[in-house]
Amino acid sequence: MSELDTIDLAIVKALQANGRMSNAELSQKVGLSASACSRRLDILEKSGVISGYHARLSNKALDYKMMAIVHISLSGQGAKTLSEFEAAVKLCPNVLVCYLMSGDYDYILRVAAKDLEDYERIHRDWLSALPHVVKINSSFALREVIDRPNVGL
Amino acid sequence: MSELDTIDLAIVKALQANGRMSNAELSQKVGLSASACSRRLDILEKSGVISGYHARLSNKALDYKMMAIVHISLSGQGAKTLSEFEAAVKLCPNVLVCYLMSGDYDYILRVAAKDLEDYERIHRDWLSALPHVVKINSSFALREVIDRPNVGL
DNA sequence: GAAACCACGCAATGTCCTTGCGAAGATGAA
DNA sequence: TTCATCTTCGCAAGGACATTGCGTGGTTTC
Repeated sequence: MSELDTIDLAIVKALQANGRMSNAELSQKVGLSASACSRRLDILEKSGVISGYHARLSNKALDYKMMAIVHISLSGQGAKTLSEFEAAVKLCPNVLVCYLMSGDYDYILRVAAKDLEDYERIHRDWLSALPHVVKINSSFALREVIDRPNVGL
Repeated sequence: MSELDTIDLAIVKALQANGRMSNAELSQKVGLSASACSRRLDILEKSGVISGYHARLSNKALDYKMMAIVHISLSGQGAKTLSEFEAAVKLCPNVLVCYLMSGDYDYILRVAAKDLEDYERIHRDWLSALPHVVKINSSFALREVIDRPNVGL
């Protein structure tokens, strides 16, 4: 992708707010004809600027009331150690986010659970079973203040 | 919403993977007629199980190459202190996630930045300016291992 | 057992999406 | 400057899609 102009940004911004907006509404909002808008969107998708669309589910409605932040330290930082850990953590459906980090610990995870009992199960069956882990530190979110899908443009 | 049956779950799951899927494709995927599928989706949206749809932007394409995890401690935990901090942090567009936490620190933030210089600006102009902050600890993500929008169903 | 209820499929209608086409403006070389 | 080329636009048409009303069948309730 060469560069995003004002209209591209408007398209991206609108679909960030409402990813299921019709092309007709979108084109009107950004001040283009439907055909021109459709073609631009096609380019934005194919070039990877927009990498997908996702329904946002209410965690409450789905009974996921707990969010845990987990700091994990491994026994080493060799490439094999890291890749084995990562392959394993990817299999756990409750892990929403996992980053390899600089600093005091190796990985940080964001884990969704239905309740404390559910988290205990996840901790026992998944987190404790991850390879090369030497330390797990779980903190629980008391309240969600912000949860944006993307950076505000 | 009373309860989600198998078909509702299939709808939600499909739209989680592709939020812009047409109703025609969706109905075929879950084994319903288009009309029945449209009516179910309408209920799922109005009842709040699906709270929205969002385009997923490639941070790389938008030049957000850095992700920071920031732990913040406040000078106190009074209601006024917390709400003033939260009102201020909500204004920073680079903060993707903010949780009030139990444990060693008060808040955890996930902050997107274009590069180190950009992060330095965010830290100076936004984070340091947040009220009641006594300690800021920034760690940087070396690699994204997982970033799911929702719990895997 | 009858009535009420619920979710379904079918069909129709109005809307929407996409593609081809020609025009307008920008860019660059002779 | 002038001409060729390239890009992006709007319009129009054809096919796909979404939604609504309606009738049916199965289930619950009294």
